Amino acid sequence: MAVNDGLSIGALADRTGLAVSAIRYYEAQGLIRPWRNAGGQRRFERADLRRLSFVMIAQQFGFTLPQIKAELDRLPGGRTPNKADWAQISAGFKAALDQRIDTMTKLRERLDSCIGCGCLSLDSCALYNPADRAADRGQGPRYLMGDTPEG
Amino acid sequence: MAVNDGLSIGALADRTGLAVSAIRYYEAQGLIRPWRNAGGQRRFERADLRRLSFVMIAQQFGFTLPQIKAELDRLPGGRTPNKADWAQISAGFKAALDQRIDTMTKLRERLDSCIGCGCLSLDSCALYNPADRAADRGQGPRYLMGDTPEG
DNA sequence: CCTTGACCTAAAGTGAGGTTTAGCAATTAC
DNA sequence: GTAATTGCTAAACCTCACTTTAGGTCAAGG
Repeated sequence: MAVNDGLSIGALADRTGLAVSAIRYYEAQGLIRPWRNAGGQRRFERADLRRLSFVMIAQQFGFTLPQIKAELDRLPGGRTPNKADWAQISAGFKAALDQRIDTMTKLRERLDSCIGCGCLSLDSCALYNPADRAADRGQGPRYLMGDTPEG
Repeated sequence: MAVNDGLSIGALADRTGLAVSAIRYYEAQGLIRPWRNAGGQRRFERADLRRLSFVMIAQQFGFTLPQIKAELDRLPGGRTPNKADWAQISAGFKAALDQRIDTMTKLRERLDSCIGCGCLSLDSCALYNPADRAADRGQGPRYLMGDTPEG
């Protein structure tokens, strides 16, 4: 019934599970660009459902919103993104995820070798290896992946 | 030269690589309890080097400061923690880390099965599996933290 | 027509994990 | 003994990813 057609922000929220406020926030961050109907309300394309899906998944992978925006900005401008576009971006995830798993796995190996000694020594403990610390600190999310180790 | 002996906050910062402000912040959060010298300056035990080491490592594992404090609070009160104390705490890390690696690995498996289709569909994409989303807590949006989409 | 519910904006609040600033005191180096 | 460094506190500020609030507008139903 919407005269100008397109999805309202509430419809988008219902279908993605996102809060309306979050969607507006994403717009402010440039992740989506709805147009406005005659009354000034936001109207979204169906492709925005997929863009928001992308955002949600990318967040699970530990990407920040600016990083996600950078990926989205590489989508074709003039047309609705197609399967091939999304597949290419998805493939980019895999490298990032592989790297993260690798980092965690190495961390675990060092932990394994440390449990025996209980040292946690600044001088000698393998857990302090600075090279790998740099990989995870920096700007990235610290809570990298799922948290809640017991709480 | 320190009359009352013990490490100054600057010395601790130098030896851990932490900022002085961070160390004071950790004290405010109850992670360390320096005493004060005659002039009111903080003085730290050598064991605090290890406590801070613990904090830094635990952060790499994705623990929050309150969680880290909870672990530290289980250290013996009256005496300087020994190797066995630290080894026990280190062992606790392993479970958390194993779980995190497992979560990421499952995420990657689903991604692998998705790259071929490029769908990212809300209805059918395996990446949306809510069961595992719930397992993922972080600073992220709340719907990942227990809010069921379409609940 | 009128009410209800969805929508609008701007600004402030939240919480984690800090850093920066301002103004002053204590220590250390020469 | 004086200057430079280091330390002190309280409070403000920062980023990230949002939510909440306040005050008003738009759209749909009876």
